[in-house]
Amino acid sequence: MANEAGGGTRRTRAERSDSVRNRERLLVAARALFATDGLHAPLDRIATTAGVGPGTLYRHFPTRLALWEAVLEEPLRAQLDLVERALANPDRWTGLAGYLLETCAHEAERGGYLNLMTTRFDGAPRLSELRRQIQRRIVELISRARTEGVIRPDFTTEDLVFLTLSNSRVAEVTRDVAPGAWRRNAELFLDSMRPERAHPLSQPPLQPSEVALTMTRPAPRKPLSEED
Amino acid sequence: MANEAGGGTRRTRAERSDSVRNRERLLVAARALFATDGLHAPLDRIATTAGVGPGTLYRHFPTRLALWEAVLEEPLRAQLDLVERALANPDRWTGLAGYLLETCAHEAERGGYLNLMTTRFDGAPRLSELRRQIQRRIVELISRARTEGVIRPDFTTEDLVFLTLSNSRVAEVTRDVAPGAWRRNAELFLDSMRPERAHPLSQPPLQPSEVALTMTRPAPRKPLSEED
DNA sequence: CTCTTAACGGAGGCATCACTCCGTTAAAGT
DNA sequence: ACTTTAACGGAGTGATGCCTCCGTTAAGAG
Repeated sequence: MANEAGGGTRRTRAERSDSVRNRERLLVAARALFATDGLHAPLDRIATTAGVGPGTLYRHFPTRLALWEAVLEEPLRAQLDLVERALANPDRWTGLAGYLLETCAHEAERGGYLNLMTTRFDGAPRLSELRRQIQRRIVELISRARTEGVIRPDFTTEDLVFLTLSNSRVAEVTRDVAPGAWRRNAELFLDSMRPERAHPLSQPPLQPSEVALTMTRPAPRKPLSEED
Repeated sequence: MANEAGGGTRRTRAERSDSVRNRERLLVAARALFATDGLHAPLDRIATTAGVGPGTLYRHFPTRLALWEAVLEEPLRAQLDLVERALANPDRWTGLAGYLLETCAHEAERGGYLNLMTTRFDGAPRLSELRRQIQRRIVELISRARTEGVIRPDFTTEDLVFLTLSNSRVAEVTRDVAPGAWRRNAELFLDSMRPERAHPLSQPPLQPSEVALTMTRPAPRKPLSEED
């Protein structure tokens, strides 16, 4: 009640214009460098690119995670949108297949954001919550497709995540040379999901506890490689 | 004629025992650290692990590439063996499927050696030559399987390499939690290769020039990730 | 226009890693 | 045992990246 915007005993000072501007610049720079150089792009370089000193970066985003939180929320929401639209599709197969391809496309574009779905964001509750929501929808997506028989009965949610994860490596390797090459690979994956082609799998699906661990592994140190 | 072992005007000095011993120690340490920490494990740490000074390491292996050359030859030969054995198998499908699974197993074990087949080794002619040999056999393996109709007709050599590449990511992510989980993924891949009821692929195979570029990308900077 | 103060930014400390130089050690030949 | 000399190893240099401290600047309020 006290100290609210404009109503307290002590007025909250308005945010300084340069502060707002710098924050925005930092986010732009971070988005760019995360995409090209990965989620561990040098912070000093992000600051330089934004045209501010390192001190300013750390004032706005005390940790790398804070910066991730600010930058990654949008792509995660986009991902959530993707699942929602897949769920809305009455044709289960088309919905699911479209989801896989679009997710792969999503990751192929933003090379640096690779594997958002399997990256741990401890200390970034908003991101963690988003990831949880997305995963819930994927479970739904798979279970519906399975009950309607458009995918093989032994196919699980984790299998799907692993397929997108798998494809991200191909996207990573081919992005400079043949930017669309991942699609062919992903379409092969689609055929591996179909019920009429299924052969028994020797390996049982992961235990729930294993899934939890695997899906929340720490963020990769250096997802992309450069010259040698 | 002159200066040969024992026959020249000036005798070639025999190799010092400590030199041989240290070289061996360095190789042991390098093998271990490459496997656990990736092909870019700190050289100083390799030296320390081997119980020698950094100077000694650089004397034996002036560049990181020289160390790779010494360490990676054996696994590449093993890989060559794998293809040979697959080719020797009269049952084309079993041979090919076995090759895929064993290759994936191979990469899953030696996490640090990931994607030997798509890593460039400029300046290491022996490794490059080995890789070329392996690739030639794979082409043979695929073409035989295709003409005998045990795989889909639109499946190419690069598709196979990309599948193993894909799976390596899964192996990487699951190795600590569920070391065998990659196999399920790889078996899904097998189903995507089968000829029956294959669905058309929208993307044409890579151009030979694109293949060459993709298959010889620089070695990854930090293949593995640790705590965060 | 003046004052207050938050925001700025960069110099610099610390850690890691690649790589070298050189005084010391000890292996091998006599 | 003595000599020669290759091999040793670690201190040291430079580069990179993380992060902080603090003197300076300028935004916003009055």
